Amino acid sequence: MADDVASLAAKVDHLFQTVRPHAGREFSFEEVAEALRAKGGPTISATYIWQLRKGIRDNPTKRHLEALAGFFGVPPAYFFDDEETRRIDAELMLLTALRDSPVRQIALRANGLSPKSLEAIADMVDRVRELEGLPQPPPPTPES
Amino acid sequence: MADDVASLAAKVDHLFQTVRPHAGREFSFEEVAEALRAKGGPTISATYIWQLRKGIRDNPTKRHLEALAGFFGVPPAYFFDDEETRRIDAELMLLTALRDSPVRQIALRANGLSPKSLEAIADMVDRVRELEGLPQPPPPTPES
DNA sequence: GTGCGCCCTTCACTTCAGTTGACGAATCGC
DNA sequence: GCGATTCGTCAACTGAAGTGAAGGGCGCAC
Repeated sequence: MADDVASLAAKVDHLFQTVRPHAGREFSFEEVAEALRAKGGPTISATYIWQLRKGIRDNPTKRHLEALAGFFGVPPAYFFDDEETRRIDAELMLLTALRDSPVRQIALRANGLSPKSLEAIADMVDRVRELEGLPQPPPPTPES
Repeated sequence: MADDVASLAAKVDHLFQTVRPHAGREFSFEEVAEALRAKGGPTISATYIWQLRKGIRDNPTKRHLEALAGFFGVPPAYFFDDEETRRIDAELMLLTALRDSPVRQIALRANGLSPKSLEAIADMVDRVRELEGLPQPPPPTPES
């Protein structure tokens, strides 16, 4: 229970590292605060988000946990239940990708296609990726 | 978000009504506080527990939620379980379904592409879908 | 090189979560 | 009946949660 402190910070940190606006850089603290403000619900100051990530403050309130979880698109249980955390971590990359709605569209509609077609589409995506100068490997296993 | 207040109080109240020491009377606030003290972890004053049940205070901190959940033998997520959480859980279901699918690869690699490219790919997927005689509209919201 | 802008960091301050202590209403033993 | 105990309720206080504003580093444009 003592490492619970470090644990929360680690989880927030992990979310920042994994859930990114576009491929590339992570969200800034200000951006997250801004997004929450825009969303209309409870807001969190950029400073406080930073403190949570660094582990300087652990023990946020229910509402703040909800807001943070909401932003990153994970259930609040992510911050409590380690079982749940592991399960979601495994899917985070995909989850993040799907938050980009066009990608979501593609995934939903690709579902049910024949393996052959899927392979062809995957190839095409890779080709485009190359053209746009994006790095090839979105790694299958991102874990430490 | 306003009924969020009532919601937490209702949940705590429900726990008191349901989880009882023996058949018969419910736990007193003091008893709960005492049990938590004995348990060694973070403690909660009897008064505060009362306030939470009455809805006078909503918005407890992470540690207190954990302690309370621990006492009543429910996961901390119990206190959060609202519409939003269920929605996200539903998404996670979808992800789990996609786990080993090639669709997963496509989604991951499509992430970060320019809107233009994404649109092109989406079009292509639709075309293939048509060719394979699949129905056009995969519903966006699987929920009730 | 210099100025501008973005971002992380720090700290003093404000606000609210959480506790303490007290009061009246039941319940029990004598 | 009447003190002692226990419970729910209330209000004033304390300390920690959470914020704002300013410092300081780093990259970019000019």
